[in-house]
Amino acid sequence: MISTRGRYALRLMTELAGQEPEIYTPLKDISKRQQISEKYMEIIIKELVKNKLIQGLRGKGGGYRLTRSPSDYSVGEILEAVGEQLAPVACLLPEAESCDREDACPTIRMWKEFNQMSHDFFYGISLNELTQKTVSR
Amino acid sequence: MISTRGRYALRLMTELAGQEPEIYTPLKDISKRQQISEKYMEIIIKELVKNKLIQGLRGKGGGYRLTRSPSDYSVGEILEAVGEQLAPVACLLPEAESCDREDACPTIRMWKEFNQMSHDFFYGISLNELTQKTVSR
DNA sequence: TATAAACCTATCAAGTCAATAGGTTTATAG
DNA sequence: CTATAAACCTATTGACTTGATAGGTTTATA
Repeated sequence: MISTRGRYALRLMTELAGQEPEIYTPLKDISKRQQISEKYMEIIIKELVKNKLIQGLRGKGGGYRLTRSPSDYSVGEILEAVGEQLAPVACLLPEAESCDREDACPTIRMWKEFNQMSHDFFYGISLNELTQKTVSR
Repeated sequence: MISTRGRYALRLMTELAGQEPEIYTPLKDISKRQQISEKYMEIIIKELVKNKLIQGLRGKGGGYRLTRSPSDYSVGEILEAVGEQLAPVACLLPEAESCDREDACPTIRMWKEFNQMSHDFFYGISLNELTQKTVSR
């Protein structure tokens, strides 16, 4: 299940997507509007900066802004940037070591298929789409 | 992510699906063949009995057996029987209290759609199908 | 130059996960 | 009849994760 980490990340990104592209929005403003602990948000936003999804500007008048257009982000990459796992089972994670029971495993096909489906789903939705009221999908 | 609880449940069920329908298979045999701690398996199997997916017979010569034909079980119900959550977010769980932010929530549509898709996927695969080598799906 | 912001490190309580331990009850095999 | 083998029951544990808090340092600008 997607935890608050991923959910807050999406709220944060939609928040930034609603701002003027060039201006920097302080975390304080975002956390106040979204009613999420500023300190906790900090941990999440750090991951987004590290993965270059957003950009931080220090000092007075600073804040955060997107590095690209909202339509160029997928929900999948945002979730994965903050450490959410889209894979349904541990053995399908990128860092998983190969399983010696894979040949005999009756479920691996199913998990792989689901994994593909989930990936396609979340990488097929843009941040832009999320912010629109009526969704055609 | 599906934890060992759900994965072991599937292994256990496929194991039982491979046995003669009427005979009872002791947990000891299953855990030995599957190389899973007997005591831990006990916790999982208890859930399956409680939810009537399998039937236990006490005493010498006892064990466990399926209550229906392997084709009448879906992967989804097996996973949910042992407590795995198929919903992608907490607010979509059956026991979740209604969210007052739902109207303003930009992500709820997406989660609901994914939830439906996952449900259809896992409830659309039978235990029977899992045990077959070549899957046409 | 005071201030406001990002950025950094550490800690915490509660909960979950995977497993272990040591029993009691029940039915049957011999 | 009785020893045995099995399900069934309750409690505990260590490691890890989650969501959050606390108290700083650094940096840029109003």
